Amino acid sequence: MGRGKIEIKRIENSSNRQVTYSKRRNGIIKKAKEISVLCDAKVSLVILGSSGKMHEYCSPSTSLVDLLEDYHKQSGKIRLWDAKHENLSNEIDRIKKENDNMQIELRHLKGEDISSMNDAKELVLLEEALENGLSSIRERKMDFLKMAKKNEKILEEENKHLNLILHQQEIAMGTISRDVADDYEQRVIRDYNSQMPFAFRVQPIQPNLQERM
Amino acid sequence: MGRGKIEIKRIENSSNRQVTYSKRRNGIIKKAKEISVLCDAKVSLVILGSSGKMHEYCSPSTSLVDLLEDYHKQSGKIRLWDAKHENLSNEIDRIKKENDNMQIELRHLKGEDISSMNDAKELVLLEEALENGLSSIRERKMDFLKMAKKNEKILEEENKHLNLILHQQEIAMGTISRDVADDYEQRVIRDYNSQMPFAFRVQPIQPNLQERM
DNA sequence: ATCTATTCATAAAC
DNA sequence: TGTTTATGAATAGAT
Repeated sequence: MGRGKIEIKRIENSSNRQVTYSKRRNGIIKKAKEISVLCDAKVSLVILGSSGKMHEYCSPSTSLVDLLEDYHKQSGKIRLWDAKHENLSNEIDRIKKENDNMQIELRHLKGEDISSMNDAKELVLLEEALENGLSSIRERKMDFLKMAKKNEKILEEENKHLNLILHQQEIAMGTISRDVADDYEQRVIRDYNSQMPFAFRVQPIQPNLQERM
Repeated sequence: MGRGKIEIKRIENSSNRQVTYSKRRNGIIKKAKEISVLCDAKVSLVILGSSGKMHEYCSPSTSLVDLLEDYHKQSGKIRLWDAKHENLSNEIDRIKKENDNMQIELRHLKGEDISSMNDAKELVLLEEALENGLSSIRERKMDFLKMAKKNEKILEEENKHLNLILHQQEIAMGTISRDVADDYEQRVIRDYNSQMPFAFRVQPIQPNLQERM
């Protein structure tokens, strides 16, 4: 119907396709309305064009969902979205199991619920894991300590150096405002610190760091 | 279109309505197929006639559910049947988060991914946890060892006792079949073992149990 | 968008 | 339901 017959196959010309889509979409929706009025039918029509835009028609006083509920009741098919439901439930079960296992492993590693362990081999494995962990941690702590010491040393030297410069300046310039000099010193230290991650800096807030290590 | 023009309003004559329904239904489905082919559109069409029979068309390589998922995403409407869905999704998210946290804790306890730990306090806490775990495990191992030793001792004495009885019987009865006596001894030991959990029994299959503890 | 020559869908009748 | 047929609708291509 039109100036010429057309084959029912994808229209390659993109703008033609778009025009035809628009025209036919309106046509179908009109038809859908008509059949729903003429024949008392419930119709759900969803059209998603290649451009991605969505159009729908749903016969009045009917929600799409209700319609589909009916549909599923009638068709006796497995409810389509129950499949998704099922998938989600399965995933939950899977993850929960994973969770439980980890929970147990964690508790064991922390030495809890151990009285239920009746296999000597497992106990040994657990011990090994803990020893490994402990040695890793201690290694890391040593690194930390070294870093902190190094950091401290550098800062001390920097301080010494700054003090030296300060004194020289004070001597050279006589009575310059002490505040300005202080400010300069603070800025230098701040710049220095900003090159290191927080935890590696000297932390006067944690005076017990050294004694605990 | 047809022998005469018709008004678009409910067809009162029931059989006429039925006929028209059938014809137009086919027409719409044909149109739906055509637009999906011609214009690369995804179409979902569900028609529910007043008689209650359901017909559907869905463009190929598209599941109705997916299409409707898209539809709801686009329309921004509340997905009615997704209330349940939503709950499940939320639970999954929650559990996954829990999972991830445990994963991290586990890896840390095992001394993995430690280089990312930049807080001395945490390191110390970790170390303490590991030490606690280790001491618990070792305690448990000691219990084990004691149990095993005790078990062994009891068995040895039982054996001695049995051997004694055997000898006495052999002497008393003269030439009874040695096999029968052996069989009796085995049964007694088996009965004894069945009163203890597996791991507490003497395990000749694990000859290295003692040396590793 | 609008127009128009065509093809298509379909109402009525069987 | 399926077929036929006269007719109104839908629409392809052009503007």
